[in-house]
Amino acid sequence: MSTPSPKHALFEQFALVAKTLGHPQRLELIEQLGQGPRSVDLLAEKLRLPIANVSQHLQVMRRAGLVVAERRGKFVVYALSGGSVLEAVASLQRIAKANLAEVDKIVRGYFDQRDALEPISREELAARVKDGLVTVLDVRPEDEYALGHIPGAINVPLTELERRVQSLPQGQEVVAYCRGAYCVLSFEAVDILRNRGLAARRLADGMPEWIAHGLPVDRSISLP
Amino acid sequence: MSTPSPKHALFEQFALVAKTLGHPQRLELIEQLGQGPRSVDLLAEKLRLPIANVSQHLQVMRRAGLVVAERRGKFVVYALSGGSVLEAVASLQRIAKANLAEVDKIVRGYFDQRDALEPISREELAARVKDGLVTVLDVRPEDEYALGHIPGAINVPLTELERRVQSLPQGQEVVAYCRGAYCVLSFEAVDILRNRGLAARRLADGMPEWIAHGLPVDRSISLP
DNA sequence: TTGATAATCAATGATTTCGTTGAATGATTG
DNA sequence: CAATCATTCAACGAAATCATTGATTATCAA
Repeated sequence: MSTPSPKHALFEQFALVAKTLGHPQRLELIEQLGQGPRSVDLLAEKLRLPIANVSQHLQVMRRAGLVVAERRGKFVVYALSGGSVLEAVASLQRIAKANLAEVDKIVRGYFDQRDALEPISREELAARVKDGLVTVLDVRPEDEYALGHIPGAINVPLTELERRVQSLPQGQEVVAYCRGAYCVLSFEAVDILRNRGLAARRLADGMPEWIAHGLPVDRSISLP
Repeated sequence: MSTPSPKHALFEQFALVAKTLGHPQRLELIEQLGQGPRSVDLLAEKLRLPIANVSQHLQVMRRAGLVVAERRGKFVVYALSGGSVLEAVASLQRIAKANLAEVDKIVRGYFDQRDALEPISREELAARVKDGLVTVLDVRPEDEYALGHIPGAINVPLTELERRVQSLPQGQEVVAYCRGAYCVLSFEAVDILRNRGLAARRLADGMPEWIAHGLPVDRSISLP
Protein backbone atom coordinates (compact mmCIF):
# COMPACT_ATOMS: atom_id res chain seq x y z
CA MET A 1 0.00 0.00 0.00
CA SER A 2 1.26 3.44 -0.85
CA THR A 3 -0.24 5.13 2.18
CA PRO A 4 0.12 2.98 5.29
CA SER A 5 -2.67 3.25 7.79
CA PRO A 6 -2.00 5.72 10.58
CA LYS A 7 -1.99 2.88 13.02
CA HIS A 8 0.87 1.25 11.20
CA ALA A 9 2.65 4.53 10.85
CA LEU A 10 2.51 4.85 14.62
CA PHE A 11 3.84 1.36 15.18
CA GLU A 12 6.60 2.23 12.78
CA GLN A 13 7.62 5.09 15.03
CA PHE A 14 7.49 2.99 18.18
CA ALA A 15 9.57 0.36 16.45
CA LEU A 16 12.13 2.98 15.52
CA VAL A 17 12.65 3.76 19.18
CA ALA A 18 13.05 0.09 20.06
CA LYS A 19 15.31 -0.62 17.13
CA THR A 20 17.55 2.20 18.23
CA LEU A 21 17.77 0.71 21.70
CA GLY A 22 18.75 -2.58 20.14
CA HIS A 23 22.47 -2.13 20.03
CA PRO A 24 24.80 -2.96 22.92
CA GLN A 25 26.96 0.09 22.54
CA ARG A 26 24.01 2.41 22.39
CA LEU A 27 22.76 0.87 25.62
CA GLU A 28 26.16 1.52 27.09
CA LEU A 29 25.91 5.13 25.97
CA ILE A 30 22.56 5.36 27.71
CA GLU A 31 24.11 3.94 30.84
CA GLN A 32 26.67 6.71 30.75
CA LEU A 33 24.13 9.40 29.97
CA GLY A 34 21.99 8.10 32.82
CA GLN A 35 24.52 9.67 35.11
CA GLY A 36 24.32 13.04 33.46
CA PRO A 37 24.93 14.95 30.21
CA ARG A 38 28.19 14.12 28.47
CA SER A 39 30.15 15.30 25.46
CA VAL A 40 30.82 13.07 22.47
CA ASP A 41 34.47 13.25 23.31
CA LEU A 42 34.07 11.92 26.81
CA LEU A 43 31.66 9.20 25.81
CA ALA A 44 34.01 7.97 23.13
CA GLU A 45 36.81 7.81 25.63
CA LYS A 46 34.68 5.92 28.16
CA LEU A 47 33.58 3.34 25.64
CA ARG A 48 36.95 3.19 23.94
CA LEU A 49 35.39 3.69 20.55
CA PRO A 50 36.24 5.95 17.63
CA ILE A 51 34.69 9.38 18.00
CA ALA A 52 33.03 9.19 14.61
CA ASN A 53 31.36 5.96 15.58
CA VAL A 54 30.02 7.37 18.83
CA SER A 55 28.85 10.47 17.03
CA GLN A 56 26.92 8.35 14.56
CA HIS A 57 25.28 6.37 17.34
CA LEU A 58 24.32 9.52 19.18
CA GLN A 59 22.75 11.00 16.10
CA VAL A 60 20.76 7.86 15.48
CA MET A 61 19.60 8.08 19.05
CA ARG A 62 18.71 11.71 18.62
CA ARG A 63 16.59 10.96 15.59
CA ALA A 64 14.79 8.30 17.60
CA GLY A 65 14.07 10.74 20.42
CA LEU A 66 16.21 8.96 22.99
CA VAL A 67 18.66 11.79 23.54
CA VAL A 68 18.89 15.51 22.98
CA ALA A 69 21.94 17.48 21.96
CA GLU A 70 23.05 20.93 22.92
CA ARG A 71 26.05 22.79 21.69
CA ARG A 72 28.14 24.22 24.47
CA GLY A 73 31.12 26.04 23.05
CA LYS A 74 33.34 23.64 21.25
CA PHE A 75 31.49 20.67 22.62
CA VAL A 76 28.19 19.07 21.85
CA VAL A 77 26.66 17.79 25.01
CA TYR A 78 24.18 14.95 24.83
CA ALA A 79 21.62 14.06 27.47
CA LEU A 80 18.79 11.60 27.83
CA SER A 81 15.55 13.02 26.49
CA GLY A 82 13.65 11.99 29.60
CA GLY A 83 13.09 9.50 32.34
CA SER A 84 11.19 7.12 30.09
CA VAL A 85 14.44 6.10 28.47
CA LEU A 86 15.81 4.61 31.66
CA GLU A 87 12.42 3.06 32.34
CA ALA A 88 12.52 1.38 28.96
CA VAL A 89 16.00 0.06 29.56
CA ALA A 90 14.98 -1.19 32.98
CA SER A 91 12.12 -3.09 31.39
CA LEU A 92 14.49 -4.61 28.86
CA GLN A 93 16.73 -5.77 31.66
CA ARG A 94 13.82 -7.23 33.56
CA ILE A 95 12.62 -9.12 30.51
CA ALA A 96 16.09 -10.42 29.77
CA LYS A 97 16.79 -11.42 33.33
CA ALA A 98 13.48 -13.20 33.74
CA ASN A 99 13.40 -15.03 30.44
CA LEU A 100 16.83 -15.45 28.96
CA ALA A 101 18.78 -18.34 30.36
CA GLU A 102 21.86 -16.77 28.88
CA VAL A 103 21.64 -13.82 31.24
CA ASP A 104 21.44 -16.06 34.25
CA LYS A 105 24.40 -17.97 32.97
CA ILE A 106 26.48 -14.85 32.53
CA VAL A 107 25.51 -13.41 35.85
CA ARG A 108 26.07 -16.67 37.64
CA GLY A 109 29.25 -17.59 35.82
CA TYR A 110 30.98 -14.34 36.45
CA PHE A 111 29.43 -12.75 39.44
CA ASP A 112 28.05 -15.58 41.46
CA GLN A 113 29.26 -16.07 44.95
CA ARG A 114 30.28 -12.48 44.77
CA ASP A 115 26.69 -11.67 45.44
CA ALA A 116 25.68 -14.32 47.92
CA LEU A 117 23.82 -11.76 49.98
CA GLU A 118 20.83 -9.87 48.80
CA PRO A 119 21.61 -6.47 47.42
CA ILE A 120 20.41 -3.61 49.57
CA SER A 121 17.55 -1.47 48.31
CA ARG A 122 17.61 2.28 47.80
CA GLU A 123 15.17 2.88 50.60
CA GLU A 124 17.06 0.74 53.04
CA LEU A 125 20.32 2.42 52.19
CA ALA A 126 18.83 5.91 52.46
CA ALA A 127 17.59 5.05 55.93
CA ARG A 128 20.86 3.61 57.10
CA VAL A 129 22.82 6.52 55.72
CA LYS A 130 20.76 8.82 57.92
CA ASP A 131 21.68 6.76 60.94
CA GLY A 132 25.33 6.65 59.98
CA LEU A 133 25.33 2.88 60.14
CA VAL A 134 27.08 2.21 56.88
CA THR A 135 30.00 3.28 54.80
CA VAL A 136 28.80 4.09 51.32
CA LEU A 137 31.35 3.36 48.67
CA ASP A 138 31.23 4.83 45.19
CA VAL A 139 33.44 2.68 42.99
CA ARG A 140 33.00 4.61 39.77
CA PRO A 141 35.88 6.52 38.25
CA GLU A 142 36.68 9.81 39.87
CA ASP A 143 35.18 11.98 37.15
CA GLU A 144 31.82 10.31 37.33
CA TYR A 145 31.83 10.63 41.10
CA ALA A 146 32.64 14.32 40.81
CA LEU A 147 29.55 14.91 38.70
CA GLY A 148 27.22 13.64 41.40
CA HIS A 149 27.18 11.01 44.10
CA ILE A 150 25.25 9.81 47.11
CA PRO A 151 25.88 12.23 50.00
CA GLY A 152 28.51 10.87 52.34
CA ALA A 153 29.76 8.35 49.82
CA ILE A 154 33.48 7.78 49.66
CA ASN A 155 34.92 7.53 46.20
CA VAL A 156 37.38 4.72 45.70
CA PRO A 157 37.52 3.74 42.06
CA LEU A 158 37.60 0.01 41.56
CA THR A 159 41.10 0.21 40.17
CA GLU A 160 42.36 1.57 43.47
CA LEU A 161 40.16 -0.37 45.82
CA GLU A 162 42.60 -3.10 46.59
CA ARG A 163 45.28 -0.60 47.45
CA ARG A 164 43.08 1.57 49.62
CA VAL A 165 40.85 -0.98 51.25
CA GLN A 166 42.50 -0.61 54.65
CA SER A 167 41.74 3.09 54.73
CA LEU A 168 38.03 2.38 54.96
CA PRO A 169 36.22 2.55 58.30
CA GLN A 170 36.66 -0.93 59.71
CA GLY A 171 33.79 -1.76 61.98
CA GLN A 172 30.99 -0.85 59.62
CA GLU A 173 29.21 -2.54 56.85
CA VAL A 174 30.16 -1.24 53.44
CA VAL A 175 27.65 -0.73 50.63
CA ALA A 176 29.10 -0.35 47.17
CA TYR A 177 27.33 1.12 44.20
CA CYS A 178 28.13 2.25 40.68
CA ARG A 179 26.25 3.02 37.50
CA GLY A 180 23.21 0.83 37.58
CA ALA A 181 21.70 -2.52 38.34
CA TYR A 182 23.94 -4.35 35.92
CA CYS A 183 27.06 -2.31 36.35
CA VAL A 184 29.77 -4.79 37.09
CA LEU A 185 31.95 -2.49 39.16
CA SER A 186 29.96 -2.91 42.34
CA PHE A 187 29.95 -6.69 41.97
CA GLU A 188 33.68 -6.73 41.79
CA ALA A 189 34.03 -4.29 44.64
CA VAL A 190 31.96 -6.45 46.95
CA ASP A 191 34.06 -9.41 45.98
CA ILE A 192 37.27 -7.63 46.85
CA LEU A 193 35.94 -6.33 50.13
CA ARG A 194 34.63 -9.70 51.25
CA ASN A 195 37.96 -11.28 50.49
CA ARG A 196 39.46 -8.77 52.88
CA GLY A 197 37.01 -9.74 55.56
CA LEU A 198 34.74 -6.73 55.42
CA ALA A 199 30.99 -6.98 55.58
CA ALA A 200 30.17 -5.73 52.12
CA ARG A 201 26.97 -5.51 50.18
CA ARG A 202 25.87 -4.05 46.91
CA LEU A 203 23.22 -1.44 46.20
CA ALA A 204 20.51 -3.09 44.10
CA ASP A 205 20.80 -0.40 41.46
CA GLY A 206 22.95 2.63 40.85
CA MET A 207 23.30 6.36 40.56
CA PRO A 208 20.75 7.01 37.81
CA GLU A 209 18.00 5.28 39.75
CA TRP A 210 18.99 7.16 42.88
CA ILE A 211 18.60 10.42 41.00
CA ALA A 212 15.42 9.30 39.29
CA HIS A 213 13.75 8.71 42.65
CA GLY A 214 14.56 12.17 43.88
CA LEU A 215 17.00 11.12 46.55
CA PRO A 216 19.65 13.66 47.55
CA VAL A 217 22.72 14.04 45.37
CA ASP A 218 26.00 15.58 46.35
CA ARG A 219 27.73 17.41 43.54
CA SER A 220 30.68 18.70 45.52
CA ILE A 221 34.01 16.98 45.63
CA SER A 222 35.05 15.49 48.95
CA LEU A 223 38.39 13.89 48.99
CA PRO A 224 38.48 10.61 50.85
CA MET B 1 38.61 -10.11 21.54
CA SER B 2 37.94 -13.82 21.77
CA THR B 3 36.04 -13.70 25.03
CA PRO B 4 33.85 -10.64 25.36
CA SER B 5 33.71 -9.14 28.81
CA PRO B 6 30.74 -10.25 30.87
CA LYS B 7 29.55 -6.70 30.88
CA HIS B 8 29.46 -6.60 27.15
CA ALA B 9 27.82 -10.00 27.02
CA LEU B 10 25.03 -8.69 29.23
CA PHE B 11 24.48 -5.62 27.09
CA GLU B 12 24.34 -7.91 24.13
CA GLN B 13 21.43 -9.73 25.71
CA PHE B 14 19.57 -6.58 26.61
CA ALA B 15 20.09 -5.31 23.09
CA LEU B 16 18.65 -8.53 21.73
CA VAL B 17 15.42 -7.87 23.57
CA ALA B 18 15.23 -4.31 22.28
CA LYS B 19 16.16 -5.27 18.76
CA THR B 20 13.36 -7.79 18.78
CA LEU B 21 10.91 -5.13 19.84
CA GLY B 22 12.15 -3.00 16.97
CA HIS B 23 9.77 -4.17 14.30
CA PRO B 24 6.29 -2.73 13.76
CA GLN B 25 4.61 -6.03 13.14
CA ARG B 26 6.15 -7.60 16.19
CA LEU B 27 4.79 -4.71 18.22
CA GLU B 28 1.42 -5.38 16.71
CA LEU B 29 1.72 -9.02 17.71
CA ILE B 30 2.46 -7.91 21.24
CA GLU B 31 -0.60 -5.70 21.19
CA GLN B 32 -2.68 -8.71 20.24
CA LEU B 33 -1.06 -10.96 22.80
CA GLY B 34 -1.69 -8.28 25.40
CA GLN B 35 -5.33 -9.32 25.20
CA GLY B 36 -4.58 -12.95 25.84
CA PRO B 37 -2.86 -16.02 24.45
CA ARG B 38 -3.38 -16.59 20.75
CA SER B 39 -2.53 -19.21 18.15
CA VAL B 40 -0.21 -18.50 15.24
CA ASP B 41 -3.13 -19.04 12.96
CA LEU B 42 -5.30 -16.41 14.55
CA LEU B 43 -2.52 -13.87 14.82
CA ALA B 44 -1.70 -14.27 11.16
CA GLU B 45 -5.31 -13.65 10.28
CA LYS B 46 -5.52 -10.57 12.51
CA LEU B 47 -2.42 -9.03 11.01
CA ARG B 48 -3.23 -10.21 7.52
CA LEU B 49 0.21 -11.69 7.10
CA PRO B 50 1.45 -15.05 5.81
CA ILE B 51 1.48 -17.68 8.51
CA ALA B 52 5.13 -18.50 7.92
CA ASN B 53 6.05 -14.89 8.45
CA VAL B 54 4.14 -14.64 11.71
CA SER B 55 5.63 -17.90 12.86
CA GLN B 56 9.11 -16.58 12.20
CA HIS B 57 8.40 -13.40 14.12
CA LEU B 58 6.99 -15.32 17.05
CA GLN B 59 10.00 -17.54 17.21
CA VAL B 60 12.33 -14.59 17.16
CA MET B 61 10.31 -13.15 20.01
CA ARG B 62 10.46 -16.41 21.88
CA ARG B 63 14.22 -16.51 21.60
CA ALA B 64 14.36 -12.98 22.96
CA GLY B 65 12.20 -13.91 25.94
CA LEU B 66 9.27 -11.74 24.95
CA VAL B 67 6.76 -14.54 24.50
CA VAL B 68 6.32 -18.16 25.50
CA ALA B 69 4.80 -20.93 23.42
CA GLU B 70 2.70 -23.88 24.40
CA ARG B 71 1.37 -26.56 22.14
CA ARG B 72 -2.32 -27.24 22.58
CA GLY B 73 -3.44 -29.99 20.28
CA LYS B 74 -3.02 -28.96 16.71
CA PHE B 75 -2.29 -25.39 17.72
CA VAL B 76 0.67 -23.64 19.21
CA VAL B 77 -0.52 -20.93 21.54
CA TYR B 78 1.74 -17.98 22.24
CA ALA B 79 1.50 -15.62 25.20
CA LEU B 80 3.48 -12.72 26.57
CA SER B 81 6.23 -13.88 28.88
CA GLY B 82 5.30 -11.34 31.53
CA GLY B 83 4.09 -7.90 32.41
CA SER B 84 7.43 -6.29 31.73
CA VAL B 85 6.83 -6.65 28.02
CA LEU B 86 3.85 -4.33 28.08
CA GLU B 87 5.76 -2.00 30.36
CA ALA B 88 8.58 -1.84 27.88
CA VAL B 89 6.21 -1.10 25.04
CA ALA B 90 4.52 1.58 27.11
CA SER B 91 7.89 3.22 27.67
CA LEU B 92 8.61 3.10 23.96
CA GLN B 93 5.33 4.80 23.25
CA ARG B 94 5.98 7.45 25.86
CA ILE B 95 9.40 8.18 24.41
CA ALA B 96 8.03 8.37 20.90
CA LYS B 97 5.10 10.58 21.81
CA ALA B 98 7.22 12.96 23.83
CA ASN B 99 10.11 13.32 21.43
CA LEU B 100 9.15 12.43 17.90
CA ALA B 101 7.42 15.17 15.97
CA GLU B 102 6.34 12.54 13.49
CA VAL B 103 4.08 10.91 16.06
CA ASP B 104 2.27 14.16 16.74
CA LYS B 105 1.83 14.65 13.05
CA ILE B 106 0.32 11.22 12.57
CA VAL B 107 -2.00 11.50 15.51
CA ARG B 108 -3.15 14.94 14.49
CA GLY B 109 -3.66 14.07 10.84
CA TYR B 110 -5.43 10.89 11.81
CA PHE B 111 -7.98 12.36 14.14
CA ASP B 112 -8.40 15.95 13.01
CA GLN B 113 -9.38 15.02 9.54
CA ARG B 114 -12.49 13.27 10.71
CA ASP B 115 -13.26 15.40 13.71
CA ALA B 116 -13.17 12.25 15.70
CA LEU B 117 -10.61 12.96 18.34
CA GLU B 118 -13.39 14.16 20.58
CA PRO B 119 -15.56 11.38 21.86
CA ILE B 120 -19.27 12.02 21.71
CA SER B 121 -21.08 12.70 24.97
CA ARG B 122 -24.00 10.75 26.37
CA GLU B 123 -26.38 13.66 25.92
CA GLU B 124 -25.37 14.25 22.35
CA LEU B 125 -25.73 10.62 21.50
CA ALA B 126 -29.13 10.36 23.14
CA ALA B 127 -30.34 13.29 21.04
CA ARG B 128 -28.99 11.92 17.81
CA VAL B 129 -30.42 8.50 18.46
CA LYS B 130 -33.85 10.08 18.72
CA ASP B 131 -33.36 11.66 15.31
CA GLY B 132 -32.07 8.44 13.82
CA LEU B 133 -28.91 10.15 12.64
CA VAL B 134 -26.40 7.62 13.85
CA THR B 135 -25.76 3.93 13.97
CA VAL B 136 -25.01 2.90 17.52
CA LEU B 137 -22.64 0.02 17.79
CA ASP B 138 -22.20 -2.15 20.88
CA VAL B 139 -18.88 -3.94 20.54
CA ARG B 140 -19.04 -5.97 23.73
CA PRO B 141 -19.37 -9.72 23.70
CA GLU B 142 -22.85 -11.01 23.03
CA ASP B 143 -23.67 -12.03 26.59
CA GLU B 144 -22.95 -8.59 27.95
CA TYR B 145 -25.09 -7.02 25.27
CA ALA B 146 -27.95 -9.31 26.13
CA LEU B 147 -27.97 -8.06 29.70
CA GLY B 148 -28.73 -4.52 28.62
CA HIS B 149 -27.79 -2.08 25.87
CA ILE B 150 -28.59 1.30 24.43
CA PRO B 151 -31.90 1.13 22.57
CA GLY B 152 -31.37 0.71 18.86
CA ALA B 153 -27.76 -0.35 19.30
CA ILE B 154 -26.50 -3.10 17.07
CA ASN B 155 -24.32 -5.72 18.71
CA VAL B 156 -21.23 -6.62 16.78
CA PRO B 157 -18.56 -7.96 19.13
CA LEU B 158 -15.14 -6.60 18.34
CA THR B 159 -13.97 -10.03 17.35
CA GLU B 160 -16.52 -10.14 14.57
CA LEU B 161 -16.45 -6.53 13.56
CA GLU B 162 -13.96 -6.94 10.79
CA ARG B 163 -15.99 -9.69 9.21
CA ARG B 164 -19.31 -7.91 9.53
CA VAL B 165 -18.31 -4.36 8.89
CA GLN B 166 -19.93 -4.26 5.46
CA SER B 167 -23.32 -5.19 6.92
CA LEU B 168 -23.50 -1.88 8.78
CA PRO B 169 -25.59 1.00 7.41
CA GLN B 170 -23.19 2.77 5.10
CA GLY B 171 -24.14 6.42 4.87
CA GLN B 172 -24.30 7.13 8.58
CA GLU B 173 -21.87 8.01 11.25
CA VAL B 174 -21.19 5.15 13.61
CA VAL B 175 -20.78 5.59 17.35
CA ALA B 176 -19.17 2.72 19.18
CA TYR B 177 -19.32 2.04 22.88
CA CYS B 178 -18.41 -0.73 25.25
CA ARG B 179 -17.87 -1.20 28.95
CA GLY B 180 -16.65 2.14 30.14
CA ALA B 181 -14.55 5.19 29.55
CA TYR B 182 -11.34 3.24 29.48
CA CYS B 183 -12.56 0.11 27.80
CA VAL B 184 -10.29 -0.43 24.86
CA LEU B 185 -12.82 -2.23 22.70
CA SER B 186 -14.45 0.94 21.45
CA PHE B 187 -11.07 2.45 20.61
CA GLU B 188 -10.24 -0.54 18.50
CA ALA B 189 -13.65 -0.58 16.94
CA VAL B 190 -13.27 3.02 15.85
CA ASP B 191 -9.86 2.17 14.50
CA ILE B 192 -11.18 -0.72 12.45
CA LEU B 193 -14.11 1.26 11.14
CA ARG B 194 -11.93 4.18 10.11
CA ASN B 195 -9.55 1.91 8.33
CA ARG B 196 -12.55 0.78 6.34
CA GLY B 197 -13.45 4.33 5.52
CA LEU B 198 -16.45 4.77 7.81
CA ALA B 199 -17.07 7.90 9.85
CA ALA B 200 -16.70 6.47 13.32
CA ARG B 201 -16.62 8.03 16.77
CA ARG B 202 -16.51 6.76 20.27
CA LEU B 203 -18.90 7.29 23.15
CA ALA B 204 -17.05 9.14 25.91
CA ASP B 205 -17.98 6.47 28.41
CA GLY B 206 -19.81 3.16 28.39
CA MET B 207 -22.82 1.19 29.45
CA PRO B 208 -22.46 1.54 33.21
CA GLU B 209 -22.46 5.32 32.97
CA TRP B 210 -25.39 5.26 30.61
CA ILE B 211 -27.40 3.30 33.14
CA ALA B 212 -26.19 5.39 36.03
CA HIS B 213 -27.59 8.52 34.41
CA GLY B 214 -31.02 7.06 34.00
CA LEU B 215 -30.98 6.86 30.24
CA PRO B 216 -33.15 4.19 28.61
CA VAL B 217 -31.88 0.65 28.49
CA ASP B 218 -33.06 -2.12 26.22
CA ARG B 219 -32.91 -5.56 27.80
CA SER B 220 -34.36 -7.49 24.90
CA ILE B 221 -32.31 -9.26 22.30
CA SER B 222 -32.45 -7.86 18.81
CA LEU B 223 -30.53 -9.72 16.20
CA PRO B 224 -28.69 -7.51 13.78
C1' DT C 1 -3.55 -45.53 7.10
C1' DT C 2 -4.68 -41.52 4.57
C1' DG C 3 -5.79 -36.80 4.28
C1' DA C 4 -6.20 -32.30 6.28
C1' DT C 5 -4.75 -28.68 9.19
C1' DA C 6 -1.23 -26.01 12.00
C1' DA C 7 3.24 -24.76 12.39
C1' DT C 8 8.08 -24.86 11.46
C1' DC C 9 12.24 -25.24 8.73
C1' DA C 10 15.63 -24.13 5.03
C1' DA C 11 17.19 -21.34 1.55
C1' DT C 12 17.11 -17.29 -1.39
C1' DG C 13 17.67 -12.49 -2.81
C1' DA C 14 16.49 -7.71 -1.49
C1' DT C 15 17.12 -4.31 1.83
C1' DT C 16 19.04 -2.26 5.91
C1' DT C 17 22.42 -1.53 9.29
C1' DC C 18 27.22 -1.19 10.82
C1' DG C 19 31.99 0.43 11.39
C1' DT C 20 35.65 2.65 9.16
C1' DT C 21 37.95 6.02 6.48
C1' DG C 22 39.05 10.55 5.25
C1' DA C 23 37.29 14.96 4.24
C1' DA C 24 34.38 18.92 5.75
C1' DT C 25 32.16 22.06 9.17
C1' DG C 26 31.85 24.90 13.54
C1' DA C 27 33.86 27.13 17.27
C1' DT C 28 37.66 28.66 20.09
C1' DT C 29 42.37 30.18 20.76
C1' DG C 30 46.61 32.45 19.63
C1' DC D 1 43.63 35.37 10.20
C1' DA D 2 45.66 30.83 10.99
C1' DA D 3 45.83 26.89 13.89
C1' DT D 4 43.51 23.70 16.59
C1' DC D 5 40.09 20.97 18.60
C1' DA D 6 35.32 18.76 18.64
C1' DT D 7 32.08 17.03 15.83
C1' DT D 8 29.72 15.77 11.70
C1' DC D 9 29.32 14.24 6.95
C1' DA D 10 29.82 11.14 2.84
C1' DA D 11 30.85 6.97 1.02
C1' DC D 12 32.37 2.32 1.02
C1' DG D 13 32.24 -2.85 1.77
C1' DA D 14 30.92 -6.27 5.32
C1' DA D 15 27.35 -8.18 7.95
C1' DA D 16 22.68 -8.77 9.60
C1' DT D 17 17.74 -8.70 8.91
C1' DC D 18 13.53 -9.45 6.29
C1' DA D 19 9.73 -11.55 3.48
C1' DT D 20 8.89 -15.11 0.50
C1' DT D 21 8.87 -19.71 -1.29
C1' DG D 22 8.42 -24.49 -1.05
C1' DA D 23 9.38 -28.52 1.60
C1' DT D 24 8.84 -30.81 6.18
C1' DT D 25 7.14 -32.09 10.78
C1' DA D 26 3.35 -32.68 14.19
C1' DT D 27 -1.38 -33.54 15.38
C1' DC D 28 -6.02 -34.81 14.65
C1' DA D 29 -9.96 -36.82 12.12
C1' DA D 30 -11.88 -40.00 8.90
